[in-house]
Amino acid sequence: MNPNDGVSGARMAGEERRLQILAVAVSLFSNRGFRGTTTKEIAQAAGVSEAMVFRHFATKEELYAAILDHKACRGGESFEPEKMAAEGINRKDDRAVFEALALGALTHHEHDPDFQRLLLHSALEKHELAQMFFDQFVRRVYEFLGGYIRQRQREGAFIDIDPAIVVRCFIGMVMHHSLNNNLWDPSRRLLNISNEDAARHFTDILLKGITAPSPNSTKD
Amino acid sequence: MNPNDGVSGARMAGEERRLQILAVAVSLFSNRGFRGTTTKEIAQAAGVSEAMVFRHFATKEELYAAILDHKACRGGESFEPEKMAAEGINRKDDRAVFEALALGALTHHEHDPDFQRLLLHSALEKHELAQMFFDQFVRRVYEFLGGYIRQRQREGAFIDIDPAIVVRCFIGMVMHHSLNNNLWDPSRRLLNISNEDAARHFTDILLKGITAPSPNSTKD
DNA sequence: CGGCTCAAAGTAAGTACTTACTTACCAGCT
DNA sequence: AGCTGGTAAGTAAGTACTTACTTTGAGCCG
Repeated sequence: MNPNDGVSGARMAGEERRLQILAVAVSLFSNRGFRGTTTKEIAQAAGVSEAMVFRHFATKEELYAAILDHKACRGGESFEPEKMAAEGINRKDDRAVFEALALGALTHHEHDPDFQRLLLHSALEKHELAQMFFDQFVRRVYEFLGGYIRQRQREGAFIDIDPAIVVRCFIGMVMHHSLNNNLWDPSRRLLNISNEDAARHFTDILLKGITAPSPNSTKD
Repeated sequence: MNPNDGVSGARMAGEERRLQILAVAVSLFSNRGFRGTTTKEIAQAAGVSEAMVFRHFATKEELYAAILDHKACRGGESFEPEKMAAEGINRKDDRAVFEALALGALTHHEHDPDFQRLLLHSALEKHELAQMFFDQFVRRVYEFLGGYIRQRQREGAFIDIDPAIVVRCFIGMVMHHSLNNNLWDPSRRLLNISNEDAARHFTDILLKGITAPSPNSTKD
């Protein structure tokens, strides 16, 4: 499906070339960071001269920004947590809510490991765009999921605890698992389970951990 | 030509200067990564000329390796999980075991935030020393804590589940919380709690999530 | 169809500056 | 003297970014 991301002299239309350079740069930046990637390397990987990179992106910074922007905002299926959990919420099925979110995040990270690396690099290098992503996306998840938890607490389903703590626990399990899978232990030596199993176990433990002791025990 | 002007620092003994350069480099590398930190910056921060850096460390790589080595192996109080949990294990107090580990890790990361950043940078840059640390330290925690969980399962205290999953959940909560505190949300806008409270809540949720239903309750 | 135009796609070879690392030389001790 | 802590001033190889130039191909005209 990839036409050719390398040594072809084929002439491309402007927008096509722009997207190709962007795609190539994603992989390089995610593997070596901003400072660790040279414009020369990007050009070579795209099969064009350095000058072409600078025709499409005024500066290296602008290319980097375009990537983060592209990935975070309109990056294909951009992981909508609200949609993912909607079905479970309608059915008041806590397990479905958390499991769908966990599985969604895990498979998303598995299919696009570059994204997590890109974000980490960018956060470590204190790039403002990482902060922007965090402020926009992560805050949204905390508010959305926290709101759901608060509602279920009012209904007496969950124990009394700051919903933000529960969200942090849950996101912690999921993100840490992804981080292990594609950064620290890619060969899965410490733990090798499918995303489905992981999502199910994380959900099981969390829900069991925050479910209120019901006066008349009814299990579904 | 005045050879005695400028802010020439006090003359130091060799080993003393070496340690000072190392300390200064830790802070720079942890903030800007390996490629993002120049030897000139390190020298300036240490108050000596670049040549002095290269007298103590043959290459920039060697300096970096010395840092990771220093931090990971004999870095002051190097966080011994076995010791930390020993008291709880003797008392068969699950809560004490997990809470001590969580609090230990959280305060360790709080007092030495450079370490986590250094490790992340090093893992992203695929430095072999990060892998070494992971293989040695993290594997040890999985084996140690996993062994404890397995034992408590045999005693009927915990539900039947792969101990590695439980360890991953627990470490996930703790590490993700640290990562939030010193990388993504240092101003604690999403969640602002003390390390003690965090450790307690993480432990509560995890233990509640994996505790076996006591046999004297209603059978099903 | 062939030949012409002209902007866009493309390049080779710079520029000004930074980088890791070196060399040659001081100065203050015992 | 001789050894040690220290420096100023290099060097060769990058670095991001530019300039001045060449190639390509679609569209229009006869």
